[in-house]
Amino acid sequence: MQLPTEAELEILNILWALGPSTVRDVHTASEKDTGYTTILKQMQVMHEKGLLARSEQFRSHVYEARIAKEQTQRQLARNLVRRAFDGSAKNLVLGALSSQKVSAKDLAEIRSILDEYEKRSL
Amino acid sequence: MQLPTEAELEILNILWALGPSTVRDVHTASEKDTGYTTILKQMQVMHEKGLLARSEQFRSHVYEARIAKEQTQRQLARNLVRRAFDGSAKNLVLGALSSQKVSAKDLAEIRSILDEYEKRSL
DNA sequence: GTTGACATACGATAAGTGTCGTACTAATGT
DNA sequence: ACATTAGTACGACACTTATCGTATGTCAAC
Repeated sequence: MQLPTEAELEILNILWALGPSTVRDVHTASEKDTGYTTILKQMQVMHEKGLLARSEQFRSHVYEARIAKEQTQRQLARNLVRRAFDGSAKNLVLGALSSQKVSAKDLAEIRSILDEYEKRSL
Repeated sequence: MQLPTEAELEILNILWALGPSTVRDVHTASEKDTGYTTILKQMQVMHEKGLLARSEQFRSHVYEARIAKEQTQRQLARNLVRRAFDGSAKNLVLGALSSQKVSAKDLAEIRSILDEYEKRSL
């Protein structure tokens, strides 16, 4: 499965948030002011690519993301690790931390994730 | 500054590893079997974009990355966080961990990075 | 000085992406 | 029935990327 492009990811984010939606819904929810037919065309292409499922409803189509958000995130992370971090997830973690504000609460959560990960991989 | 594309990142990785190099050097070091002039053209474009510095040496050009590896990694990580992880570095860390093998040694290193980060942000 | 090797420069091409305008179709309201 | 509206489908366009072939320049050696 191929990774979503920039604009496709934008649409996926909206669909993940809204659930199954029409083109109209997505266009309304989008913050960028791209034309309606632009979004329509993109979603048609995404459907052809297999990124979106489509079903008829009355006179319009209802689209739904065919890939789960978490799975896509994992693939994007894996792809970036491979391309730019010498295959080392550690380096990506370091990069993510150094490039972003991370709250104390986040830190704690990351630590518990690490614990979990360690426990599971024993 | 704009982010490098797939092929550009490939070239940058080689330059970061080799240091200042000629097109010939990069082409030889590349694992993909793209033609010599392809690499040449790409590096010319990268020079125009400001991604590479260029200096004359005898009859050939010597190219050098103008952006540090760590800085580029940070930008790529930040970009991905913004686009796909709801701006949450925590989620990217989770994604990175769940998508990749991470050794016990890596885990320990990540923990020390967290400690460091926490100490510094107090 | 002519030839060969190696370098650069310069289009040219094909594919993919993002963007619309326009045409067509079907239901709705008067 | 007819006009309006809301939807889809389709083609076109500009831009970027990745890729290469060909032309041109230059040094070195015979």
